[in-house]
This record gives sequence, structure tokens and C-alpha cells, in this order.
Amino acid sequence: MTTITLAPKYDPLAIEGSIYRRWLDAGVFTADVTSDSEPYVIVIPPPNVTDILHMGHGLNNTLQDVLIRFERMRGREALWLPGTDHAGIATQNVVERLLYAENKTRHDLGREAFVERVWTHVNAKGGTILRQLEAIGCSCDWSRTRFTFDEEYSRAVRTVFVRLHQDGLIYRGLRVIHWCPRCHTSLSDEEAEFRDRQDHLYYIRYQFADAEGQDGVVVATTRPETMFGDVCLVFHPEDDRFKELEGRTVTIPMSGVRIPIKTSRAVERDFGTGMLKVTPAHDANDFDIADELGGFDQPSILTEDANMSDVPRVPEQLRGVERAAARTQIVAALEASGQMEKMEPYHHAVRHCYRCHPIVEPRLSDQWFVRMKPLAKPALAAYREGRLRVVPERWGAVYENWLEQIRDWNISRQLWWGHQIPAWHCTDDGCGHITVAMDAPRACESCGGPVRQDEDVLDTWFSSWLWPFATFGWPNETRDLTRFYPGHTLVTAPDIIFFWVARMVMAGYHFLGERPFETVFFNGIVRDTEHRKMSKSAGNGIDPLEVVAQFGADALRFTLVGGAAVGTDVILDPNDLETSFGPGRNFANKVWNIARFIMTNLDGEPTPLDQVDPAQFELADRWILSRCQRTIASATESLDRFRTNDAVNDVYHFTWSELADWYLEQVKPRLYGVADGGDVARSILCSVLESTLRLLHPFTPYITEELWQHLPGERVLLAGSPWPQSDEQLCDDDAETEFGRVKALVTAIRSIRA
RNA sequence: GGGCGAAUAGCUCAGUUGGUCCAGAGCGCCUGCCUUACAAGCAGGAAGUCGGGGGUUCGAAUCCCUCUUCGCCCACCA
Repeated sequence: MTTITLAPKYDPLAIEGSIYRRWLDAGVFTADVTSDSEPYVIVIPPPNVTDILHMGHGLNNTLQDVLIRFERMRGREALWLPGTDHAGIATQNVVERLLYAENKTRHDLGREAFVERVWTHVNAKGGTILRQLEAIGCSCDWSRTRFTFDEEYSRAVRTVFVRLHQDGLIYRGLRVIHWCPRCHTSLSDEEAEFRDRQDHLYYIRYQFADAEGQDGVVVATTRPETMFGDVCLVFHPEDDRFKELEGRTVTIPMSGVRIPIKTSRAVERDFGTGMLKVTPAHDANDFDIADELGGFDQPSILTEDANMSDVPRVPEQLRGVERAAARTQIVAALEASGQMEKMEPYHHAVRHCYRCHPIVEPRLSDQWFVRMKPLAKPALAAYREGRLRVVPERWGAVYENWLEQIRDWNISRQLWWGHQIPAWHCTDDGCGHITVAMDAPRACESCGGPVRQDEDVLDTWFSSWLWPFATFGWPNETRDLTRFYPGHTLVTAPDIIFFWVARMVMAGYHFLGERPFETVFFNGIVRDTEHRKMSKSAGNGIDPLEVVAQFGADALRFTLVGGAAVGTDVILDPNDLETSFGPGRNFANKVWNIARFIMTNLDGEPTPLDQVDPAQFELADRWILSRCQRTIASATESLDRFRTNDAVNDVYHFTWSELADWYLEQVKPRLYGVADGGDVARSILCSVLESTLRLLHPFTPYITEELWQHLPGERVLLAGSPWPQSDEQLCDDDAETEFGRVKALVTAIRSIRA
């Protein structure tokens, strides 16, 4: 018999650490690759290696933990694979900022020293977030922790590059890409995010070069500074206003460079004046137009820093001037010369670097691309044919739409922190051959000359999209890969559907011929009371660890899961933690006291419920047993349907409003010996408490485990114990109806008395 | 320019296929209780014409149309 010495109040801090250690020591989180049980696999959305835990992580990981603990208790071989992402551009930026504080740039260090510096930083600060996940109770299989920069993982990345190249799905080409002038790298379409800006539309007059005295032609542009890179003007071939102008020549203002007037169907007649300036090196559309017309150079007039270049096309006084300043000067000059016809306020969306804000500069450069259409096909089919389920469903349309409209993926980054592209250029310009291989070739495979490796690294997401299988040792046929791929549920936020989710599906099908997971469960975003996304930089964040310290991990989890209806955002008030997390703490305390009450009223180990003659059950007994079964059934169904909030709220209601408020009060006379049937009540209390702790465990693992250990009898860990089975036999409609009447009567009497 | 979501009690939000879980929960508020599991609690109570308008139906918070107000995503009209 256990001696009951539970404190009257639940103190999370006193038990959380030791409980977590017991789970680890018992190895309950470690998946057994040799087990006969059906696997259930979740791979974590790997946080950036130098990140620290924020509420978004808290929500996302708590949901994963709820699912994984639930399935583990249901007897599946549950594997939650944790890890981190090297996060190329993000991590490089962090370290560059550190250098900046020392008045240095990465170029002062040089590539090798810089990468070493990043490693130092990662080794010092990295992985903290994984330890923070432990604090909120996450039951990850830490023996399988992966990092996208692990040697084995990096090999998978190179394998993918080489194979896609062999498949003809990777190519290198001169294109206008999104260039971040601060990061000094290209960005994918997804990384260059639109933000609204209030600018001007400038109407600039280009004078005719072939006929003095005439007025010339007016062109509308938002970017006058790019005009020195113009190669022609174009209008729509059916635009009668300009019919006569085709073939004539104009001069670019300020520079005097002569360019022809041409036609193109790409021109929108209703926009501006209907006449478009074509700047192939600084605008992707213009690049296409010039390419289609043929015979044009692609003069570049901006540097990597987005300053005006030191080239003949750029007027001397502007060379080296930063783009915004250059614009101001150009506008002033055009106004002075009378060539600025007019300026209109103009509201439009402009692409910005998703990591460091500045306006992205379209820039002509050699980049590596993945041809996406062939990869998108199976990913699209999987969704349409129901092999990939999306919860909530509406995100499916977003996924589908993006895949339908998919464009090639720029995967090269001009960064130093990342997987360097496994391509080696022949140093002989005459040969120019590029050798793509897993490891450095001794010589150019074409001419046998010396080679140098491509300087660029791969987009971070080019490693992330392999996460569901590279973490299991792919391309090797490991036991883990065979056993645990494909996985089951991906829990993530909808803002990375394109970056990550869709690409994982594509990679899964292309490299393994199978979906990486069957269901994508999208969780909402954590916001403040003004519905602004919670973030450290906005100053409206809540530190999950602070909440754990003040309220306990279970309270944090209870609030997050209970507040998150499927696909809806979670609103928390950074200025009032008590309102947000107090209820969770209170509930934990309630559970604590329910258990305390029951256990202090046990007299040794009670008779197991299945050995009690049901004929001895009183109405309240039949009622609570029925309610318990119904709660088991509804919580199970809710979890199966990813309605985690319904599940936790159902169990909450059962525990507090039924078990505590009614049944416990009803049986007190029997427990105190004032009425008969005390032993039957004890059997029922013990059984119901056990079921309740099991039901609550995925949501509030710490307190339930602690109480479980205090129950009479020998106890294995609750984390490794079975999920309760709903017993139809104990469901009793009559008892529920009848007891409902008793409740109504009692309430009425109390009401009158009050 | 397309698409999506939201609008329900003072606050934050649930409400699954239209009908006795359809007007709910938590917090807050009011009244009374330190009743030996719990004051992080107990008992009782007030509070919403479910954004406006129209329609379908025997019946609508729920379905359709429309309007208003927020929010988000996508988009090569420079």
C-alpha cells in the first residue's frame, strides 16, 4: 500500500525534471525498429539550429507530442524524430550581424574562417531549442536527433543534386533572379516576399534620336534608375497610337544611349502610356521580352550592393551612387531638363528579402535551377487522388494551386554557410565543362584539366525537402528507412506549404516513389490580443519557458491545445499571463486534488472493477461509469480527427464538472462509512481515476505521470501504458437520464436555498 | 487582379452532416461560503435579436444571395 503524502497544492517545478528523467531512463521515447507493432511516425519541422523556443514552437510541438503520446499509448511503435536545420541564410545573417558589431564583414575573414566562425556559433548556441522542447514535455526520440548538416545528411543532399542532374531536372542558366543586396545572394520566388509600398509612377520622355524637334515618346516606370539598362522600348503591335513609331530610335535621357522602338504582345496597353521600357538585366519580364525579340545585349547597370555601376552606360555623376539616392538624383535631373512628364503616387507590391527586409533587386546572373513541373505532377496527383490528406481541408486548395502554377526553383545561393554545390567547373574557359559528382573529381571529365568547385551553396530548403527520409539514412537502405518511411502525420504551420510541405511531397515521390506522410495537420499561428503574430522582434512575445516556470509545463500545454481549434489561431495576451495560463494551472491543481481525495480514501488496493458485481452499482456509479466510457469514446474520436481541442475540452469537462463536482460529492457518505457501499465506490473511483489520467496524459503528461506513480499497486510508466478502451457494456443511457434528473433536482433545491 | 478566412456574452473563443448537447466554455462581473480533496476552491446568479439585409425550409448561428468591417495568401500591369 502506498502511503499518501501528496501536498495540498500541485507544484509542477518539484516534479517535472525528475519525471522527464524517468521517461528518458526508461527509454519510452525510443522507437524500436525491430518491434512488430505498427509504426506511427512524425518528423519534427526542424527549427533553425540557433533558434530559441517561442510560442509558435510551443504550439506546434505540443500538438505533435499530443499525437505521438496518444498513438504510443494506443500501442503503435511511435517515433517522433527531432532535429535542427542549419538554416543557411538565417544563420549566416546572425553571424554576420555579430561580425558587424566588431566592424567586420564576412569578406574580412574569408570563406573558410567565416564558416568556422559559424560553426563556433552553432556549437555554442545551437541545439538549445531541443533542450527547451524537453522542458515542455516533448517525447522525441532523442537517440535519432538529426541536423541537416550532419555528414550523412549532407551526403543525401549531394546525392539528390547528382540524381536530379542526371535526370535532367537540374540545369544552370543565366536568368534574372531575386537578389538581396544585403545578403549578397539570390533568393527563390518564395523567399522574395511581397510587401505593399507607396511609390511613384514616373512618366519619362525619351527624345527621338532620328528626328530633332519632335516630342519623343513618354514611358511610365516605377524604376527610373534602371533606364540606363534599357535596350529598347516596346508597345503592343495592335496599339494604333504608336503604329508609326515602330523602328524609330530614341535616346535614353541623361546618357544619350540610342535604343530602338519595337513591338511586343507582352505589353499591357492600358497601363501607363502603353509604351514600355525594356531592361533585360534588371527585370525578369523584360528579360523575356528582349529574349523573344532577339539580338539585344543585357547590360547590367547595378552592382551587387545595388549601387549604380561604374560602366559607360551610367552617367559619370551617378556611378557608385546607391539606388535610392540615384533615383532621387535622376528624378531631379529629369525635372530640370523637362523630361519628367509627370509623377503619380503609386501603390504596389514589391518583393523584399524574407530574412533582412531590403527590396530585392532583380539581377541577371548564372544560377542553378530545378525543373519543377515533372516533380509537381505526382505531388498533385497524390492530393487529388486522396493519398495525401490536408487538415483543415481548405489548405489543400493552396497546395494545389501552387503546384499547378509551379515555376522552376532557383536553388543556388551566394552564401558561405550551406551545402556547397557538388559541381566542379573546368578552369579552362575554352572547355568550360561542369562536372557534377558526389565527390571532388581529380580532373575535368571532359578535357582532363584542373577543376574548381562551384562557389555557391544550396538553398536551405534544398536540404529540408529531404527531411522525411534523409533523417533515416537515405540513400542507404537502412532498417529505419525501411521501417519508418513513409511517415504518418506532419504537423506544421501553413506559412511553409510552399517552402517545405509541397517540396517534401515532391521529393518523397521522386526519390522513394511514396508519399512522405499521409496527413498534413496545419496548426494556427500564435497571436496577441490585437491579432498580431507573436514575435520577439515585435515585442509581443511570450517566452514559453517563463510560462513553464510560472505555471508549469502542463498548464502551458493545456492552454495551447485547448485554445487551438482545428486550423484556428491561438490568441494569448502577453500582458496578462494569468488569464491565459491560470486556467491550465488551476485544472492541474484540480486533477491533483481529485487524486489526493481518492487516494486518501482508499483502504489499500481496492477490488478491481471487473470483479465487482454490477448489481451492487448505485445510480451514481452507473452514471459516472457511463460518462467515463462516453468520454473515452469521444476523446479518442476527436484525436483521430485531429480535433485536439475538442478532446482536451471533453476530458476537462468530464474531470471537473462530472467526476469532481458530482460523483465525488455523491460518494462521500459511502467513503466515510455513513452509507453502505464504500468498497464498490472505491473500486469505481480507482478505475475512473486511472482512465482519467490515461485520457489526460497526452495533454498534461507530467502531473498525470506523477499521480499515476502514486496509485496503489505496481505501476509501469503511464507514458508507456495503454490508452483506455471504451467499454460499451458500461454505457448506460438510463443511468445518464435518471442521474440528470437528480442533478436538476439538486440544483433546483440549491437555487431555492440561495 | 484573383482566392481564402473571420464577425456569437464585457474579453478570448467553441459550436462537426440545419431540429432537446442551438444559444455554450474559460476569464471577468454580482451574491453567499475558509463545508476536513482543492480559496488555483465550492454553491448560486446576471449577461448575447449568433455583423446588417434578403432568401430557402415546418424549422437557420448553421444552407444560398448581398452588403459592411477586419485579417491572410497568391499574382511578371512596368
